[in-house]
Amino acid sequence: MENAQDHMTTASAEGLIAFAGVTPRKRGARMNTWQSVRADVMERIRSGEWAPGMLIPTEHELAVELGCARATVNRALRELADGGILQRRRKVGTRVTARASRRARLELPAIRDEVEALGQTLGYRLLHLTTAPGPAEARKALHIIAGTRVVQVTSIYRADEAPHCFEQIWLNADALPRFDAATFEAEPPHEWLARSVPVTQAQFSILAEPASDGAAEALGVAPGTPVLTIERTNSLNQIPVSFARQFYPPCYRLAMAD
Amino acid sequence: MENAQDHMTTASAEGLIAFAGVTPRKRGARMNTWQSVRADVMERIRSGEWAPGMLIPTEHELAVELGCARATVNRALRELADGGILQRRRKVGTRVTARASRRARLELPAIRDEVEALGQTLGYRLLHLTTAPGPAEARKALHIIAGTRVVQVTSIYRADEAPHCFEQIWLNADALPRFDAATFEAEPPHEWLARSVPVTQAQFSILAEPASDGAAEALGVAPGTPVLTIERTNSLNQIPVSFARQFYPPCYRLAMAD
DNA sequence: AAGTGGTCTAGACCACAGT
DNA sequence: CTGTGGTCTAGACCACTTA
Repeated sequence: MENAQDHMTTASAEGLIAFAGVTPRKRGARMNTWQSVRADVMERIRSGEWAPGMLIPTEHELAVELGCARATVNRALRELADGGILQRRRKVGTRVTARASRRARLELPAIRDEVEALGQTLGYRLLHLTTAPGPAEARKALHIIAGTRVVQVTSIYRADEAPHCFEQIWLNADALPRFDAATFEAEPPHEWLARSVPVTQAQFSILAEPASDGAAEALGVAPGTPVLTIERTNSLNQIPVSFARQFYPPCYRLAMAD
Repeated sequence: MENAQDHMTTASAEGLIAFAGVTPRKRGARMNTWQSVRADVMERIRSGEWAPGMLIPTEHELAVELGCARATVNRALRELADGGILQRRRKVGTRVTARASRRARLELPAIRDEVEALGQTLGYRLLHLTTAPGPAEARKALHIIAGTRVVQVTSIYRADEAPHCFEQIWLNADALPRFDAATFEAEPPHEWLARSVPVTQAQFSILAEPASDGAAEALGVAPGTPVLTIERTNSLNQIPVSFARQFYPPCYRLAMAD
């Protein structure tokens, strides 16, 4: 017996029951963590004990059965519902999802992190900077009205000299700190943006497109080659401050699990 | 926009009757919910009070300042860290993320849900079923070894008669319940899969590709047209049971926010 | 050794939605 | 009405990391 009684402050009856039955804290024994509850639930789903579409026991029932607090069960079931494994409704209960839908967490890393995580060196070069208001898509994303100053920045990112990403970004100059061409010769727009303003909301869109002439040249592929496009709108306090289109060559993949 | 007296509840809890203090339910008053704490933190980040890269107060300090339990603060900060807004490390503290990275939740709905959510009618047709072991990619994803029975199912989904998605799926027949051609004439493979086995893990990959001849014909586009490809591997208890490639025409977008 | 986040608990009240 | 999930609280212990 190690630490004899650490629960003296709480009800001693609880402590006795714990010793006799559940043994909450043994050497290699399993504790009642929310992860263990989640694993237990997953196991019952996997084994078929709880089939797709079926109603599972209530939080209270599970807490009693597993000998843990309802809050712990709640945490576990909430995580599973977050991932689309379960569906929860008040008064009704918790159901095993019968659909093939999933909610996966997608990492949209900064390009620098993405490249350096592979042990490669990021190369960045500013290709073009102009005050053109941009295409209709960019104007719409930025809620541009007449007179708004918009700056378009075009640049290329390389991973160990190989083209990695071609980026066009439109910045709402009226809603951002001062910047000029020298700013983006020294630093990628998104890094400057992250340092300069606390972006509070981001929207993303992913699609497949044929490479434009400019993108094709920068990426070293033939015009019309399929490229993966990630559109990103950054907002600050409901006001869009930047709209970016990032183009990745065909070898690029966005991967995620569960 | 806020009025000056937010802390009446905590003040009265100390001075007046327990009833009024413990239940601060006033008409328009807001309680200390974890959402309100999250909003408060976001507001301070947005206002620049807490700049990117900066260390914010500890959970305990925030709990005291906001007059709520530390668990409530923890929930709020955990949600923000989940979204990539904050970074937390034990003993060090909580920092405002200075990078442009974000973690967004991507919904990969079942095709039926996706189409019907737009008020359209889903059309499904089985195009082809064969026992071919499939390309190297599929064999690798399914961990195929010699002798494993693999069935390839090719099908087309339509939304109100317009081609919506061309799908190729390879099924590990040795790890699944019995099925045959009639099974998938009646029901899309993923719906049958979701009904039949409790898929416990899914992996996704998103890329842009030129449409193959088969995909182009089914989708009604020219061969070589860029298509958005979503690859999905479903696993049951660590064993891959299906590998699917879904091809979407150029108009298709995956959208997400936050 | 000490400080910070991570989690568990037991109890309580509330919000919502079927009955 | 009743039952279910959603959340808050106060306290406690634990895990990890830095000093």
